[in-house]
Amino acid sequence: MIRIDDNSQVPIYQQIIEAIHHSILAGIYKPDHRLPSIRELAVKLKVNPNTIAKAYQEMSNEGLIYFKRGQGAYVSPKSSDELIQEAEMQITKRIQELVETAESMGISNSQLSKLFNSILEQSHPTISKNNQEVK
Amino acid sequence: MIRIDDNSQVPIYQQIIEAIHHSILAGIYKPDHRLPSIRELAVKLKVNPNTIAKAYQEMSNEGLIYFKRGQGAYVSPKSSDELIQEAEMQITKRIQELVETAESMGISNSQLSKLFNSILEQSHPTISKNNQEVK
Amino acid sequence: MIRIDDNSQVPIYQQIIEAIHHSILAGIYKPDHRLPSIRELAVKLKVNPNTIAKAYQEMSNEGLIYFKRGQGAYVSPKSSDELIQEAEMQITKRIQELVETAESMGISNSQLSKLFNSILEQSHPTISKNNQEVK
Amino acid sequence: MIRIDDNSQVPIYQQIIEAIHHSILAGIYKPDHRLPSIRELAVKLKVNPNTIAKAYQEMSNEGLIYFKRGQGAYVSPKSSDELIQEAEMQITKRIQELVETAESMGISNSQLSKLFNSILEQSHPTISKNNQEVK
DNA sequence: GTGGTCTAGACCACG
DNA sequence: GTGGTCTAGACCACT
Repeated sequence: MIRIDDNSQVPIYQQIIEAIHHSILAGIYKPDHRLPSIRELAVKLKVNPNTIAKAYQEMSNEGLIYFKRGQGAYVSPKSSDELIQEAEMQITKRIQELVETAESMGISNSQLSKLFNSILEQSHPTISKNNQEVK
Repeated sequence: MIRIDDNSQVPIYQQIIEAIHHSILAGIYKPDHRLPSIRELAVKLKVNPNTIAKAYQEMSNEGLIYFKRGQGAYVSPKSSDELIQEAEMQITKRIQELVETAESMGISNSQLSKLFNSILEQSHPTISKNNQEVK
Repeated sequence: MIRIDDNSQVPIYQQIIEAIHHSILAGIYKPDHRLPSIRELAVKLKVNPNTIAKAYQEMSNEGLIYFKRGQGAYVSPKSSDELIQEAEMQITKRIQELVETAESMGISNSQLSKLFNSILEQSHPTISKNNQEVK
Repeated sequence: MIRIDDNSQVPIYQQIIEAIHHSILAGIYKPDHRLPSIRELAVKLKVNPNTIAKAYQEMSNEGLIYFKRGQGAYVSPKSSDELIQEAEMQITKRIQELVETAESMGISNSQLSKLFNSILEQSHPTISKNNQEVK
């Protein structure tokens, strides 16, 4: 389920966090669902257990998961709304950085907007079930 | 002119590269313009000369600047077109990453687009004024 | 395996690059083979780790080797053909320089050719023997 | 008469040495001929006088020229034969290095020979008067 | 353990 | 004065 890209710039533990984060948002991991054990996942992903441990620890610090002593890690009963809100904040921050960078490089807002829209269109326009919900 | 953020995750030498890169793109440093000497800049930015040297060396490798023995570093007479093209490629790459991240977080393209446009509108509405100044 | 000449004009990090480059070309280091760690090699060659790091970094920039985070440096799976082609280009460049230098010194092409051939003949006549060994 | 390449890897003072060396071999500068003064040459070549001084100093150390106090630099009455012999020794050394490098890169002697001859043929086959001398 | 960044300070060649 | 190389030693993130 989780794919690790060894050659990516992104640290492995980050890739794991993102993947689990994603799974929670997608509803694959529900609140109070038990996560795979560190060793189990380490074997499956062919990764050092320390790396998994670090990913779990960080998620625990963020309140995304919690540990039961001797029993493993569980998904926090955080509302999806909260998660979505956090995700939006992160994305917002990255967009702001992007706009600043473009500006300092002498790329105008209109150019940036053009680039952005063309890339957005290229990106798989497949629409998931959730997005087809009637509002 | 160059500001170093000591607490940033971005390495100091990278911050310097970006700052100079941007200065060149913005036309502040013209082709064959002499850059501040390594020691000079080191003192000014309160950074070790080795760190500046690393930044300059990397820019030299990229062909952004060139050295004259015993005389210092100079801006390459690379055509602005080339630099702009590079800048666009970099921005394009970052937008693609952004889109991917948003996707993996379960943020739909339409939401992302909305966020992007609202941030773009907020960004420095002063610029248009300045450009409208009568000389 | 790598010998450093402290008195050479050639920088230590360059000597290291050349030695490894040659080892790869000679097939001693195969693609995806792990290189000695920076610290390890530093101790072995009695050189500062920074110097080794600089050599590795440069080879990485050239695409000759690649790093796995936290795991070390590995030989790039660049095709041997590419490497051989590069080697020929380098040698070609050096021959051209040689010819130019000889010219500017007033040494005629025929003289140069004579010198070259006599040196070539002297060079290790043992090799042919070895290649003729019956296995 | 002397051309300086600012962008060359070769130090300027070396370029000057080579040029004068060449002039002497070509018979343009005869023994006990007076060389241009340091300042004069510096102005003509648009080079720092220190650089000219270094070139002259080095040639003096090699016995190629000699100084008369207060009068300037003069070509040594060294026989051309000696100069030619020195030139050959230098070239010989460089050829030996070339052969070693090629070898360590896995380029066979026959390949090297082929490369060498093809480059030699390409190099301006113009033959000067001196080379047309009857032996 | 791995490499990456940074500082401090030294010596060198070049102009 | 300029940049280039090197050492010594520190702290960091990642596996």
